[in-house]
Amino acid sequence: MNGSTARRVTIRDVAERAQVSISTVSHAFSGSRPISQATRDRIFRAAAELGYDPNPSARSLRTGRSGIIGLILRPRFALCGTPDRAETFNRLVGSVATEMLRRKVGLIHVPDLNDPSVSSVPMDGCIVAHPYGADEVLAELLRRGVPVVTIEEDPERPEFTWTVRLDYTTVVTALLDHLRDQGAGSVALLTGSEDNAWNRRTRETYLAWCERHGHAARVELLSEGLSVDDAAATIRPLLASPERPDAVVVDTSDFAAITAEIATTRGLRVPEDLMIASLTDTEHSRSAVPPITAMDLNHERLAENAVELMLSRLAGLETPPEAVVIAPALRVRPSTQRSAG
Amino acid sequence: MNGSTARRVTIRDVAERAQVSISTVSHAFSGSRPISQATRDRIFRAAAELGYDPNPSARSLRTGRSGIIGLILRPRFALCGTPDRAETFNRLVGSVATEMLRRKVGLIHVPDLNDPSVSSVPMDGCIVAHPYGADEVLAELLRRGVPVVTIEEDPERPEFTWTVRLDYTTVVTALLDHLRDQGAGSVALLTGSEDNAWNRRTRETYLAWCERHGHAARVELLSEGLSVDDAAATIRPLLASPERPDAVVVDTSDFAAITAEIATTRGLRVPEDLMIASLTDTEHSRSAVPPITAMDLNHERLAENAVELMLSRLAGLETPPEAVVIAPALRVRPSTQRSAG
DNA sequence: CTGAAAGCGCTAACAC
DNA sequence: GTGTTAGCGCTTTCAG
Repeated sequence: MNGSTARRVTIRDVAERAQVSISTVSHAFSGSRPISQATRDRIFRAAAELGYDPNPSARSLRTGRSGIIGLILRPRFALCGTPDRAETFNRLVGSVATEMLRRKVGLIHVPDLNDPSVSSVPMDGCIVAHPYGADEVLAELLRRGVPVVTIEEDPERPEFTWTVRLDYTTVVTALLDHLRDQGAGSVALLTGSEDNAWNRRTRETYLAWCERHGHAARVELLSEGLSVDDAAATIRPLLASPERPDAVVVDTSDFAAITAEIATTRGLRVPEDLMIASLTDTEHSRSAVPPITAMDLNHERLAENAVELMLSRLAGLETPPEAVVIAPALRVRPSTQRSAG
Repeated sequence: MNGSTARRVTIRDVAERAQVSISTVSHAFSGSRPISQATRDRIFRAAAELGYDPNPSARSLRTGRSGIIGLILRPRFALCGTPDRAETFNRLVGSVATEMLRRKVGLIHVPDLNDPSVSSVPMDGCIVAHPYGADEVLAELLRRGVPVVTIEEDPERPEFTWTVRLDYTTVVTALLDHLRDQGAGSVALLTGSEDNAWNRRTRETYLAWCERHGHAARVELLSEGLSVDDAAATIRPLLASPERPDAVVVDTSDFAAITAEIATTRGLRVPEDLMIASLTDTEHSRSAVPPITAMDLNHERLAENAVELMLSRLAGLETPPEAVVIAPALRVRPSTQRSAG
């Protein structure tokens, strides 16, 4: 019943059964040359009877293409991380998978590019999500000549335009302006430790904004790898200090939610005494009390555009002059709305 | 700079440069036979200098293994569906991907098994999630001799034990008992249209429970493919009817949330006049007003166990006598808590 | 319209 | 400890 001992059926078996040569079988399947109706029928019948399905490795070896696109998610805290990171990971992976399935292209999660003990995977191209500055995996792929498209740019590779990137400047500026409109006197930034576009661009934008407005910048590090408790330990003194800011922008949504909790515990009202915003939008920000204003990275559109770009690239599109730019969305919620509005 | 015209470097190039035969290079990489230190050094240096990386298709063709595991998610509404379906899809895909990455095995999303225009993928085994009754994709994979593990059983294949399944009976019974404890007089079930274990088992359990308690069963169909508006159109008459139930179990969380909304609009208090529970747990159930009691399918543990089972299977484990059983979790929330407790 | 045959890059006998 | 060689199953010239 279980055909575990049965040899796989090959093109040769089909040829034999249909009384033709293997090349005819091959052409019948690929349609790459005219075959008489009678022959073609015999071949398809034989194939169906035998349950033939072509060996993808043999085909790839021969043609040099696999029809499969790889996906590498760079942030090291994406796995085994906190709930915020898991949700973000799921959403990006899910979005890319959805888009690939819709287009009927194989998607493969690349396990570990540089571990020689891990078998490498046959891919025609690779999407690298959220690369670091001077990302080494990206560099290795380029060195190997793999066609790459990145989701967010490697900040050290501005010349690499096979990229879908986010326009952080506009959104973060809008957020800071919004906080000021709502009466924020001093805005602190709790930024992540990962050296990627997300952290770099948002921090740069914050610093530029501070300078433009003669606002004293206050940046604290809050690593994405911290546990919620550790994060709390960093946040508490900030809120206890006499020079406590009256608005904080926290990198990840779960730490933002913790901030709201801590504030409430200390008797600080949100948003009246402390406004809180986060640079990632997940259930933590949406269902915090009060709900927290957040920047949504728009993974679905990032994924769509990255897949589209990759397919164009594989189809022969020339190197584009500029990266594709996507706007993150700013979701304004009660945590930053002092006035009704 | 971009090596797009450069020929890929093969084992032959490395052999030539290191002044050894290609088999020696092969063995040096696989470690499958002793190589003198000097030779091995020369080989690795040559490989590094040339930037050699082995061709996975050639290797798979030769060895018959690819080191890649496939994933097929069966529910047709998993894609392009409503938010509940998207979140569920993301969570399952994310969980499987996370687990595979942790184990450093390649994971591939299989695009479309039966579309001949889609190139088939090299996989050593395949995980099929949420198969239908007498699932045809599952059947096709088995016919091809692909080692399969399913997440949830195909209800028409009780003999197939390479499965991680959910113990719905216990949890759904507990839910119904809970509703009765909270004073439910009549409980209706709004069940999905997909013919899979989730819908079958939960419905069976409901019917058995009704019979056991002399409770008039009331089952309505609410297809997972419905838009939220269409679902609302099905739900409204139910709540308007004079024989309106005072508790409903709704298959998906977003439709449960809609039910809560409709009830509130009609002046029904939840849970006092109407208790609501759902058989899927997502943000919709958690952040509905009031929060909705839900069964959590525990995708993370399903994924973990399925991957584990697949790796054991590929490592030669004998056919297990029984499926692995996981408990879904019952998350009791205010939507079904009339008394404080 | 069809067949013969080379060879994609690698592994694993089998020799020495 | 190392080399030679026969394929894995397929696509694709090149001949007819």
